[in-house]
Order: sequence, then C-alpha cells, then structure tokens
Amino acid sequence: MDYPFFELEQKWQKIWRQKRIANAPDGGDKPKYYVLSMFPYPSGELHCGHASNYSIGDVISRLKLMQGYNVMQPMGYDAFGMPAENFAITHNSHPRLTTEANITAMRKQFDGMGFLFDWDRELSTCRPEYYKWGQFIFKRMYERGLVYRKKSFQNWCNECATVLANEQVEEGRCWRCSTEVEQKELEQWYFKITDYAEELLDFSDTIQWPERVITMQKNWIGFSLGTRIEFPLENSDEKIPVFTTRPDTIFGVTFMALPPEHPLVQKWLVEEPDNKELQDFCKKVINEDKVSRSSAETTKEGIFSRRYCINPLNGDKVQIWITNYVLMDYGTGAVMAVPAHDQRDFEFAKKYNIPIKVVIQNAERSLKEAEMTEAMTEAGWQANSAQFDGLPSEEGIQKITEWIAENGWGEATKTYRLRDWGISRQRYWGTPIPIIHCPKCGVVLVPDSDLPVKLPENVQVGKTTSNPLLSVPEWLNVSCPQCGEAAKRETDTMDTFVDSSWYYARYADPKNTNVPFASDKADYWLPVDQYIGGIEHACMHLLYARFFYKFMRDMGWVKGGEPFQRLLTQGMVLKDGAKMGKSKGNAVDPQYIIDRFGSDTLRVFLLFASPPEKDVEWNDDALMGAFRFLNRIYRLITGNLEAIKRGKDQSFEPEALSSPFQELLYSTNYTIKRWREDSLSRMQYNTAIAAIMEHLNNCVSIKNPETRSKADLAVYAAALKAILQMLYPYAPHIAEELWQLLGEAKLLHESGLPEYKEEYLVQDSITYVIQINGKLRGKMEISPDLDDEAIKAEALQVENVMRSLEGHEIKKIIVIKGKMVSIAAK
RNA sequence: GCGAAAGUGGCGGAAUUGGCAGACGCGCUGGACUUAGGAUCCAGUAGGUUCACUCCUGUAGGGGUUCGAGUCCCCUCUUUCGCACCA
Repeated sequence: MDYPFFELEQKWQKIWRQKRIANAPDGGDKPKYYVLSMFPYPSGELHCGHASNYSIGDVISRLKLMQGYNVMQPMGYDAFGMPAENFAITHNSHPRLTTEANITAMRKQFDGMGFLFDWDRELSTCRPEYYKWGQFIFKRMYERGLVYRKKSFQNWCNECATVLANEQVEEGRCWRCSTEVEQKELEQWYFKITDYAEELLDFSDTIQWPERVITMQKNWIGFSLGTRIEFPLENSDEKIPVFTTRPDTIFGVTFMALPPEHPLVQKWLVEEPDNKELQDFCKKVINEDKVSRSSAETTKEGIFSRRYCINPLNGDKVQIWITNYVLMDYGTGAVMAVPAHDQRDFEFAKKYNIPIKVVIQNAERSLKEAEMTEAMTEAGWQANSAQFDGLPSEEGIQKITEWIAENGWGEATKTYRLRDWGISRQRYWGTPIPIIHCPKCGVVLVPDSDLPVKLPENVQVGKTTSNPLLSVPEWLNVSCPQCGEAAKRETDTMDTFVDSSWYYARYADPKNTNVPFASDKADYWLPVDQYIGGIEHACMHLLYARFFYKFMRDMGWVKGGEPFQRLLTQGMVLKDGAKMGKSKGNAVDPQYIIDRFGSDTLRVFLLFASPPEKDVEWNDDALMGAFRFLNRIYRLITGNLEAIKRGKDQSFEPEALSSPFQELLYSTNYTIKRWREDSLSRMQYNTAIAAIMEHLNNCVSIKNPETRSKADLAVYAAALKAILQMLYPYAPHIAEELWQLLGEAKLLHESGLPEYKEEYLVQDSITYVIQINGKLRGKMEISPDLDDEAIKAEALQVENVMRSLEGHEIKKIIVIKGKMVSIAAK
C-alpha cells in the first residue's frame, strides 16, 4: 500500500495557509530572512524547471523557518514580453487575457507543490500598479542624466514594417513573412549603465556569490586601461578618435579600420550616392547577421575609402579602410591598425597589400616585415619609434602616452567593454515609456500625476504588423503637458529586463500607491539574503539589477550597495541529455507526477538527483526510488507508533542501552551533524538526503522495537523524530503528517532544528588504515587515546603489514591522527 | 577566436582541508516472502586474478610534486554553456 500522499498533502497545504506560516510581517522580534527565486514568465504551465528551482528556494525557506527567522519568500510574474504578444498575434486575442489566465493557473500549481509563497505580496509586472513605478523610476533616471536617445541599427522587416528581435530572425529572414531582414537606423532609448561600470566591477567581500558568476560579470564589464588618440582627417577639421591598449605600437599604424556603421562612413555614404562599390559594401556588411559577422571564421573584408588621416606622432599619411571586422560597439568604434603587432590587422593587411611596419622588436632584434607569417604581439623593444627607440615596450606604453598628452593629441583613459543598455522595444506588451514628443517643446516627460501611462486596452495585436500602439489614435495623440499643443506619445515600450531590475524591492512593499516602496520596509527586508536563479542570467539580469540598486541607493531609497547577498545558480532539468521543453518534445508534466506520487516525491527526486547548482537528469526509475524512500518512512513510523510513543521524550542512561541501540544513538547524532552541515553550510541537498536514507536504513534494521527496554525505546523514538525533522525541508507534507501522528502539538518548523550531542559521537575505538608507499596494506581498531609511538607500534604488528614489509627497509612512518598510518619503505 | 565550467562504475552522483575511491539512490544478479504490487525483506554488484585469503589495475590522456593525488602544478584531448572579432 502506498502512503496516502494526496490526502495528506491537501490537508497540510490547507493548514499552512490557515496558520499563515508563509506570510511574513514587516518587522517583529525575529531576525529577517529574504529568500527570492527569480520570478517566472507566466506560461500557464508549471514545468519541471520551475518545480526544481522553487523546490530549492522552499528548502531554504523552511530551514530558515526552523531556525526561527522571519522568512519572506515572495512570488510574482515577469509577465510582459514577446511570448504573450506572439501568442496574441497567432491566436488573435489580447495578451492581458491570456496572461491573467496563466497566472491563475500557475498559482494553483505552485500551491500544489506546497511552496510557502507569501501570496499577499504577489506582483505581476504587466499590471499598471506595478509598471507605474517602473515609469516613475525611468523619470528619476532621466532627471539624473542616466537616460538618453541615440540612433542605432535594428533588425527591420520592410513587409511587416516592424523591428524584429534576434530570435524573430530566422536565417536572415523575418519569422512571419520570410522577407529578408535589413538593418535600419532608429532612435532608441538608452540607460547609461556605463556610468556605473567602475562600481559594478567592484564585488568586494560583502557579496557572497559564486566565483564563477563574478568572473563572468567582470569579464562582461571588461575594464581596460589604455590611451585615446585623435587622428586628424586629411584636408579636414574632423578627427577620428581611437582607443588602444597598445600605444607602444602607434608608430606602426599603417591603416585606419572603420566599421560601416561609423558616423564618418555614414556621412560619406550620403556624400557619394553614386559610389556603387562603397554603397554596396556597406549595405552588405551592415545587413550581415551579427552572429556570423562576429564569428572568427568570417573572412576579413574591406574596401579602401580613398581617404587618409594623419598619425599625429610622426605625420604619416594613413589609409582609411572600411572593414567588416571592426565593431561600432566597443571603444570609439575605430581601430588604429598595426599589422605588425595585431593578428587581425596582419591578416587584413596581407590580403589587401597594405604596408606592415615593425615597431616592436623581439629579443634578438631579428624581426623583418617581409619574413613575418603572423603578427608579433608580445612585448619587446621599441623600434622605428623616433625618440623612443630602444626602450622596453612596457616603458614605451607609458612614455608615448605621456608624450601624446603633452602635445594634446590624446590622453590616458579607461575603457569598458560594457555598453549602454538599449531599452527601447517597438512592441505593445511592455511598460510604456512615459515620454511625450511635442513639436514645440521636444521631448517632454509625462508628469508624475499622470502616471501610470496605461497601455490602451482596445488593441487587437494581430490586426497590425507594426507596433500596435501606433494604431490607437486616442492613446497616441495627447496635448503637450508643457505648452498644451497637440503632441504624440512615445510608442516604444521598455525592455522587460527593466521590470525585473527592481521587483525584489517592490516585494518589500508591494501595495504602496505613493512610491515604488517605502524606505522603512525596504530597509527592513533588503538586501535579499538568498537569491536563486539560472546561470544564464549571470551577465544581463544580475548586472542590470545591481545597476538599478546602486541608482536607488543614490536616490536614497535603499541602503547598502548590493541587492543580492548570496546567490545560488541552479542547474537545469534535462531529459536524454537535452534541456527539457515542450519544443523538444521531451517535457515531463510535473502535475502528472504530483497526481500519481505526490509533490513530496517530486521534490525529493529533484533535490536528491544532484547538488542544486548542477543539472538534473530526469529518470523515471530514480523518481520511483524517491517514492519508495518516503513510503519506507511512512511504514516505519506508522508501524511502530506505540513503541515510539512509549519511548518519546524519555530520558535514558547511555550505559543502559543494548548494543544495537548504542549504535542507533551514534547514528542519530552523527546523521544530524552531517545533515546540518549539508543542509545549512554546504547547501548540498543531495547528500543531506543521502544521510537521512542511511540513518533510515539503520532504523529499519531494528526489528520488534516494542519488545525493548525503556532506555532503548527512548533512543529509538529520538532516532525517528530526528528523521522527520531532517526530512521536513525536503518533503514537508509527509514529515508534518507523521510528526502529528507522533502526538506532537506544534508544527514541525516550530520544533526547531534537530540537535546532536558531541558526547554521543565519541567512539571507544577508531579504525586506522595502514598504507605502505601509498598503498592500502591493512586496518586496525585501536583506542582513540593512544599516542603516536603506540600507534606506530600497533601498526607494525598488523599481520598483513608485517608480511608486506618483509625484505624492505622502513624509511619513515607518518601518523595522521584519527585516520591512518603511512609507512614509507624501500 | 575569447570567456566560464565540466570529465569518477551500467546510470545519477559521493569523497568538505591532499589521507580507506565509488557513500546514497537507480539498475542488474541471486534468494526469501506474498494480500501479485510501479510491492516488501535479505545478500551481492568498478575491472582483472584467485577455490579463498591475497594481489594487480583503475577517477578523460600524458608528465610532475608528495610518505600519500579524483583533489595541487604543467601539457594534451573531449564535452557543455555564454559571447559583442574587445583593438
């Protein structure tokens, strides 16, 4: 008979709800603990990935509850974005309807898993009461100079007259009409995240994140120290600024490389409409899809612009080339090319017969242009560098930069790889940008009193192809808040990453109608103590959220500098080696599992299969193993209820125990110790569960406990109670049910963490292993209080050791206390 | 190409600071039992060798450090993830 998981899970979910154990007050005597799992996109269906992620968060929440914290574990929905809009387009409906229906469905499924979410704090980014405050924050950023507009190239479908996201481009064509995608230059809104680049690079010791994520983020921000130099254009007042980390090579510049997107090139395109070669090349490169253009395999191509600039250091005339291998997004968008000392420049120069000039010599001073087969990128000695000849190139970097600064050609500077954050999306289903464009006043912010700028409801997203907001005149046309003249609303909406950059703060005060959140509540709850989410967010979401937090700190809204104290990046759920998903056809519906085996089984399977930060491979048989494990516990407790009740909370003298119960006492205490380390310190839940299983095996091996002495029964009852306490965070329903069956009045989390006593972990003999030259040659049981000399003597008496040492000379004997004796012999 | 990880039985994984490799679970093999269940209980299960005790080999591959290496160092290979040719 399987245990009645269905009834008891329903029962306990109801009791937890009634007792409001998931609902955290904004204060009180207990210390606070804020557990946050990244909120989901409301697809309407709980998948195994959700079940896995949120199981981890729920384990942490319940552990913290047991430890007596005031635990907040909120849940909400990242509800804006393309999937809802796409669904609406294909099904000719409205995203709000499907989204709200999905939210209702998901909440029910979350409850079925027994997660302790504080539903009083639920939020959804697509609701005006939430996005009003996103608009409010946008305005405050604007006022502080952190928002600006600039032109940039976007994927554009002429047929649909709309911007396409990268994922809407399929093999260079529009996903809907298969028209070839072009690049169109559009005005876009940007957040100046680069203003915070330096601070974002600082993770100092207050942030307890996986080293891996910090490294990835540091590399993403990409700090480099270098020199900015301006190359004047020949016969013109214009200058081309470049950034280089190798000013020591500046005398070796033989051409200037510009991408077609460069403003100068864009100007030449307008000036020379009949230059077919130039027009065609630029159009081709700009329209190349960005992935293939950024691939290393792509051959370097370019055309000579027939223009020159001047190397200010030596007056050299430098050819200007337009190339496909330089990107507008990094540095100044122009590269001073030094083929002798940069591999890409070298390849390009070889292909187009551009001169190569060695300015850094190797140790032998033997480098000759004509003999080079690849660039010499190492440090060396300056050559062909005027007064700097003969200097080590490291010194050349410094001296040449000083000379550049003295002459006003440039300066030492820092550059980051990080780019400003483009937040404009030409879509309906997102937070409207609170801007009005007035023909007289220009860009005007919507007054706070008019927030939120609500999305118009009477939109049929499927009807138009371009941004649906353009097709709602009563929404689009407004009077200017400043001059009252006819004006138009901004139709761009915000990137959904904006919504998710501050939601963790809104949970602290989710119903506030005056400000995004009250500072006293934020001060109480923030920062998030434990954040849980996928590694895929290492660079984007986690960086944006840190940026927003620093901005909110500068506004005086929050304290401290980091939003997330600890971070756990959990793995994915895989099936047959691939990410589980509907599109792949390998999805397992968690509801199907819950209906047949209960959510406790699903939780234990997911948590036991691997440590939380690693991927979980789905396995039907292993799932059954989790189910059997819970059944064994249920049988053990319900089958021995009388014995347990008799022994429960009885005191005993360890000397009075029979030998199996002495061992059980040790097992109980040892297991609690391991479980506490694995659950609390190491957060390695798979081994915490394994420890419970081992202890369960020890308990099961005791037959007919009811025939035992009172002292033995006391130990027996304590052993089983410990199992339930240890099981609680992982399989809370069954643990709570059996706890109640034992006659406990309190809920399990109120019982506190299981405790162990060191005195019960002391053993009268210890197993030592004996190694000879690193090979295992024997074992011995000895008393723990022997000294090293006595241990050595004992070891040499072990029969197999004696045999192995025959004919060998002992060089050294090493004793590792409590573990082993290592003998080095010859 | 750059960046970040990973590689241990038939499978998922364990070994926390360099100290008994393979905990725990799955699967498999044999046995017991039976209300025949997606049962339960007991025993075995890295490979080789031996009747057995033993012994040998073994953590992607190759070197090294050490009394001792899955763990540290160097090189190579493979796989996964991310990427914006990072000048």
